[in-house]
Amino acid sequence: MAKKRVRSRFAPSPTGQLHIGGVRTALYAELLARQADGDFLLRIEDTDQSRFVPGATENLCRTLKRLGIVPNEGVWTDDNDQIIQRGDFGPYIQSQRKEKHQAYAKQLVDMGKAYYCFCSEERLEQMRQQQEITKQPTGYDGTCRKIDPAEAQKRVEAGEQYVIRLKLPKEGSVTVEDVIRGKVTFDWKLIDDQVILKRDGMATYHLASMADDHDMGITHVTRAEEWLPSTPKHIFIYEAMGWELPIFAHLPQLVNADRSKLSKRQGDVSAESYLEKGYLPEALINFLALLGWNPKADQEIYSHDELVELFDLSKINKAGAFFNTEKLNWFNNHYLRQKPVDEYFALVEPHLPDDEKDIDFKRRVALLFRERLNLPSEIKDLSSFMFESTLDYSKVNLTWKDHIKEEALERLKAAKAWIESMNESLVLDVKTTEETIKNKIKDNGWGNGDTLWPLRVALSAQEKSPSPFELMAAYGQKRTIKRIDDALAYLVK
RNA sequence: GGCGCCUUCGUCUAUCGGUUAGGACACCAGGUUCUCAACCUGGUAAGACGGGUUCGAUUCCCGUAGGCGCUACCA
Repeated sequence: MAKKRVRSRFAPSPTGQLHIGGVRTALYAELLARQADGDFLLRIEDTDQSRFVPGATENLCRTLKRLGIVPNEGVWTDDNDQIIQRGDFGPYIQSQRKEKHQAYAKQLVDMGKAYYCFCSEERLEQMRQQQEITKQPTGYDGTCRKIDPAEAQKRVEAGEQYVIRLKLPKEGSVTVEDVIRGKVTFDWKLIDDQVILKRDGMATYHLASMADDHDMGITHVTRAEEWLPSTPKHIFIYEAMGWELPIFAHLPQLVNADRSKLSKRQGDVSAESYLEKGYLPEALINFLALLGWNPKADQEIYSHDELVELFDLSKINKAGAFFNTEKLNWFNNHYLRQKPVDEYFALVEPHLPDDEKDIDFKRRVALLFRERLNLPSEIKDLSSFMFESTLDYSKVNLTWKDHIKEEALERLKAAKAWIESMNESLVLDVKTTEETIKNKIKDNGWGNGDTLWPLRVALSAQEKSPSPFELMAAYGQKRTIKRIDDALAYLVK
């Protein structure tokens, strides 16, 4: 038999911003398809209209685009941010498949695999409360399961309101075959007759998702672990319809520090907000890919293409993984440093003062702090002193350790003269500046510490900062001399 | 409550019966150094617990504990 073309999908609900866990789910599905040279599609699961958030789909696509997770089929947005649908298996928006779902539900009823249920929501609610009070297992009591199909049909035709429920076996067991977890067995008698078609005519997830996966030729169903307990119902639908079962892979969850399901309450979970904060797509992808899966163990940095090449569904971990920002920071720092200078500067520039018009100076400052940044925005606090017209020396010591003020004065005056004797292009070169200054210090028989410390503090007014040579090279001659003059003036005051 | 899943350094993970249990982040120390960062070197740190199976278990099986998930006309 010819090998089936791999088709995977990411099928989020348009209920808000894209969850960071959703990004990983999407990524794994995409890696799977791209590796096999198959198809990766985006389907929107909007069967719960009460939770629908306008604009959520567009937002979702925008975020996936920024992350570089691009489906080749299904829902997407065009250059004008308008929703489009591509492919031969559409529509790819579930609410638009309502009639198909209804037809499947009826078919299931006709085959005796599902039945009409006329129970009111109020009655069901009461029943559930009663079950809870008496500590009985909650679940549908099967009232309508017993109704004669012909009679049920009449009631439906008479216009009575109904839902359709699965008519699940009451004995025996099912075994779910999962690539990540192996065989998992469930007792049928513990599984409730699930509603598959709601009163409003819309299918629930259980029917909609299975029907669409089948209709769209999905070969690999990758989804979050919380779906594992309902997989028996899904298998039941597949088998009742005579469909070929897909490969199931229930992904481990992303968790909070306390191991609960990653939630808004305990931190940021929106992918977009991470992007807004300045986390780079490549850092996010790299980090997320390694949360629950590891191709080699002795390598941390992977490009998207490498991930495609190495991805292996069966090597995914079973346990939940904590979304640890510390390591994300490290990845971001790595990718920030690796960026071409122009791209790096474009990222950092918005965080530098607008009123500074010397772009070349700004670039030099940006580069100066590059290896210190986890996020582009951090440049602001780190470099703000460099853009101030005058510095406040009152909080720092311009003299080296326990040395005297006169010494600092002497060294600064000398340094000023040295720098004045150089030309601008020489100052701008860190290596030349360092060599020149160090040689002069040596010529005078002075120490590096007692000279360089006052110099550096004169230039920064900071306890900690880049070296005086780096600062001078970033400032240029004019700004450097201005700073030394200011420090000199402060010292003689 | 019922059912299911999970359990290796603080965190992310490697190990597919025999390893000094490896790597990365974080942390600590040293080196470099005018300070800081970076960088280099080194270090602290783990198989939840109890039984089996086996010549030998982190690895296989059972149990316990803990964590998490599901238990909707939400996904």
